[in-house]
Amino acid sequence: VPGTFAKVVALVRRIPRGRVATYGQLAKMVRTTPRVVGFAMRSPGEFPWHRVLGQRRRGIGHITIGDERSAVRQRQLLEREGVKFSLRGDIDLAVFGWTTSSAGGRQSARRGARS
DNA sequence: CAGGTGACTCTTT
DNA sequence: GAAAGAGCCACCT
Repeated sequence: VPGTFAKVVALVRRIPRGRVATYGQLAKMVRTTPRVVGFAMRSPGEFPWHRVLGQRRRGIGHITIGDERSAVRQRQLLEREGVKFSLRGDIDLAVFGWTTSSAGGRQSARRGARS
């Protein structure tokens, strides 16, 4: 049976290009805590870990990883997918946030997101 | 089996 | 508003 980390990683794999999710958001989805989600990001294997951000406040995400090198890499990967950062390094979750309705998998309107 | 450890978040100074 | 503190829980010794 898949452990919590595996479930988190599986969830992260479903985040489409150009969209992002927060640790708290994913934590709710798998019924765990944000820290556990963060820890799960250290899992080996190929998955879009860079699409997971911390939540600065309601509707605003930002890169929270401590390691500077990784943070820079994460930002580059996201920008390459069309995710826009504010001057402060914030990301508008209303535009780039990943919203999923389990059934249809219908995404929210992608305003500004590049395909 | 108990305890330490975080890619976080929320509340309270 | 920035800064600090508590809570959180799966995994690993």
